[in-house]
This record gives sequence, C-alpha cells and structure tokens, in this order.
Amino acid sequence: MASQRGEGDLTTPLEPADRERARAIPEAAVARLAVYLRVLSGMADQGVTTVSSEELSTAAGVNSAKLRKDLSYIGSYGTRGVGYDVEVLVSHIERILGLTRKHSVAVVGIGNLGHALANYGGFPGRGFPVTALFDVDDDLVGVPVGGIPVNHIEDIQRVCAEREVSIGVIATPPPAAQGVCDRLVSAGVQCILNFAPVVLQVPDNVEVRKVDLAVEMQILSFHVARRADEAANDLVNGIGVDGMVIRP
Amino acid sequence: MASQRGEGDLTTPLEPADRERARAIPEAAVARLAVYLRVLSGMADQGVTTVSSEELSTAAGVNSAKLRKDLSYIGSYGTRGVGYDVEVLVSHIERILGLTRKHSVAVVGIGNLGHALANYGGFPGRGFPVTALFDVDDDLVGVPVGGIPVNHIEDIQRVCAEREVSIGVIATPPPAAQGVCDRLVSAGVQCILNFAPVVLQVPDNVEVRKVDLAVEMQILSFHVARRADEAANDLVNGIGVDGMVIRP
DNA sequence: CTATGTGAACGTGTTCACAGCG
DNA sequence: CGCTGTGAACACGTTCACATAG
Repeated sequence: MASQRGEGDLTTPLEPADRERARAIPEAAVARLAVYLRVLSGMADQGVTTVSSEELSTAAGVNSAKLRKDLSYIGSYGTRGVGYDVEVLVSHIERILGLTRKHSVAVVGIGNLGHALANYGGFPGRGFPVTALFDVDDDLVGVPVGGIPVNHIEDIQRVCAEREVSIGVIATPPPAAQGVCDRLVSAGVQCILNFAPVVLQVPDNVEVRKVDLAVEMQILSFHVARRADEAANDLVNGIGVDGMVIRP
Repeated sequence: MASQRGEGDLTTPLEPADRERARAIPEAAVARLAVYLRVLSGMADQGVTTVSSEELSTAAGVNSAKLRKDLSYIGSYGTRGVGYDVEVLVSHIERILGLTRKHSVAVVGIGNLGHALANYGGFPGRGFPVTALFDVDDDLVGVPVGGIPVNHIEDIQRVCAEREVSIGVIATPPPAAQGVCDRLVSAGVQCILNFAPVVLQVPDNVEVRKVDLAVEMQILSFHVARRADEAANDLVNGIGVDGMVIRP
C-alpha cells in the first residue's frame, strides 16, 4: 500500500492515492498527527526504532484506537504483531503535514508577544524560519529583533513577496488586526496565525487559525465554576469534597 | 424561564436549573460564548442595547443557527421578534463562564513568552489578574516584571496558597514543564494553561488547556500542502490556477 | 409578521471490537 | 499469538426548518 519514494525530498508531489487521503483527514486528526510527530521525534533522538500503538498513544495522551485510526488516514505503515517503525512514521507524517518544504514566517506587531515570537528564532519544531518582522512604529524599523531587522508595515507586500512568506503571524493590538490581515492577504499570504482577539474576515482561499488567550482563560474559568458548583451540589446531597459519601 | 437574581454578584451560586445546564454545555459552545461575550462587550461600549442573532452571529464569525443554539444552552434571554438585550446577555454569559469571580493567575517560566504574558498585566479580557511569577533562575528572583516580583519555583506552594492562585500558566522550556505542573497541582492549582510543547500528565480533577504553536504552524502547513496539491491536481485536469477551465 | 428557541435530521469525529496479517 | 487496520456502532456537534412568543 505504501508509495515508495525518496524521503526528505523538498518538492515531492503527493501520489494520487495520498492526495485523496489528505483531503479526507479530519482537522482534529491533523492536530494530533503533529503531536505524534513530536513524540516520535523525541523517541528517534533516544534511539527508539519501533513503537506500538499503545506506547505511542500513551505518550501522546490519547487512546490507542484513536491513534491507529489517525494513522490509518495517512496509510498503513505498521507491522501487525510488531508496531510501527519510528523513522518511517516520522517521514510519512512529515510528508502529509507538508513539512518537507520550508515555510517562511512573517511576524507583524513587534510588541511583547511579537518579540517573544521573533526570538523563538525559527519557530518551534523547526521548518518555520521567521524571515520578516513588521511594525508601524518608526522607532522600531531597522532595529534587529532575534537577528532580523524590523520593516515598516507599509512594505509588507514587497518584503513578503521577496522572502516568499507563506505564513503570517498577527501579534498586533486588536484594532490593527483586520487591517494587517488585509495587507497580508493582498501580499499573497494564504495562511495566518492570529493572536489578536478579533474575528478576522478573509477570502475563502485563506486559512486562519487563532490563538486566543482570553478565550482559553475563560474556558478554564468555566470549568472552575462548574467544579465549584458541583462541589456545592454534592455537599447538599451529602457527598464530601473527597468524593466520600457522608450522608447516603 | 429566566432565574432572576442580582447580577454582578461576586459569589452567586448557580440555581439548580442553571447547574444542570452548565453541565450540558458542549465545550465548543463554551469557547464560542467567550467570543460572543467579547463582541457583546464591544457593542455595549458603543451604546448598542439590542442585537439580533443575525447581527451578533455575523460579528462573531458563526452562523445564526449556531449562535441561537449556543445561547439556548444558557437559557432563553431573547425576545422573539426583537432580539437580545446586550447587557442582559453579557451578564448571563459572564455568570455561566464564572467571570463574576476573579481568577488569580500565576505565570511560571519568565523567559521571552513569560515576560510577554506577565506584561499583559491582568490578562486579556480582565478578571484574570496575574498575581505571581516564578522562575528557576536566581538572577531573576526579586526582579519585578510587569510590576510583580519574580519568586523562586521552590516557593510555588506557599505563594500560590497565599495569593489564592486558581490558574497556572506554564511558559517554561519543555523539559521543565511536567515538574512545574506537578508542583502547581500539589499547590492546589486546578486549572493549567500550558504553552510548553509537552503532553502533561495530571490527575482527573485538574483541567489542562494547551496552546501549542508548533502544532498550529503544522496545521497551517498541512493546508498549504493540500492547497498546492489541489492546484497541481487541477492543472493536470485542465483547470487554471484561477479556477478557469482551460482544457474542458 | 419577525426573530427566537428547539426538536429532529444530518454529518463529523470517536470508540468498539474483531478480522486478518505478520 | 499479538498488534494493526478498519467496518460498524456510537456520541457529539451542527444545521435545518418551523412552531411559538411577542
């Protein structure tokens, strides 16, 4: 079933079978594949060559059925009765995730967060070199952050084209986000990671992912409240905070 | 259907009806409620008093059916034929999300990201004051960041108890994350926001949310690859990059 | 007559459990 | 005989469409 071909090749197009498969992979599975990849890379570094679905799933924090299902979306690369070859899995996941190609990243908005992102210097996981920084503040323009000089937002289009930026990261204050987004889009950037707490409007051909700290905190808050409430409820029903039945 | 009671009350326990409802709200809906809340707050600031499901849903980037369903999880606070009262909705969502209570936040790991987080000074959206910072580096201990002096990690338990920290934010390098997590848990923190690219092991009573930049980038990468591939595929099938059929 | 609220239909993602391969 | 790979069952979330309240 496997389509053999040189691994690590920079511009390998997917085979027709892989192509249909990629279309069908659920978004949730894609996110988990990235996690499996990280765990597998760690294992490879430690000299592990083979892993079972049980081991890998535990390390990745999911159950083994889900892991096997996820892996089945990208093909059948395991050996029954044995498990998976770590290196083989790594390269197949990398290929499916498009990591055989470098994705140049631009960070817009060099405030606290922008600084932090720029200084990661080649985003977590490698394969995502930060090649351009932008800000509106003239005092910042020209100053190198994480080794890269800041450009003025006006120059987004030119600089993004020159450096073949494929991913734009928005780390601006909320009011500026939509404007920056529009510029990135008109510069041909089709993938955006948005840290600004704003719902971005983009054309259909642009992919946006958002990281929203306020929302994350509020989800946690919801769970605190729910738990506190359940505890109160349980007490009323005669169950102690430790789960012990004190009034059966 | 509405359970009337003083709004903005700091320690109002939920009524039994609300309690069952809170249990039943899908996680995905909770995340969206937080977004609605932000949009509604903005509207309130601009003096808007009433909003229809259509308007609110557009502003929040979802469809109106989903919005109404989400709101129905928390009760029926709209007026048929009219819409929703902005203030009423805001206070009900705040109550359901547990935002009538302050959630003290501790940030662990004062590197680039930790600095950025500490300097947000009272996390995005308010109601989440950062009250403690921790690091292993002795040179950092005592130095104020965003107005709060850094404590040594050793003191997590004492300081978290004193300042009633309810949410811990992990912004350490990956190898330190699990250890920090364990300390936070033993300090009684039940909610953790994890920025380290590590799968944390925690007891059942602790809620973890993770923000994983590498995963986000790789999901975007996947979409770039899928798109590039579709384009290649379309070319083979005689469709131009602009969607025009060039070889029917 | 308008816009909410919701049961019912639908679709997607998860889990189960076992057939089948090595 | 163990572990993968997967169809089938299930659970969850989304969308539809309309009865219902104002």
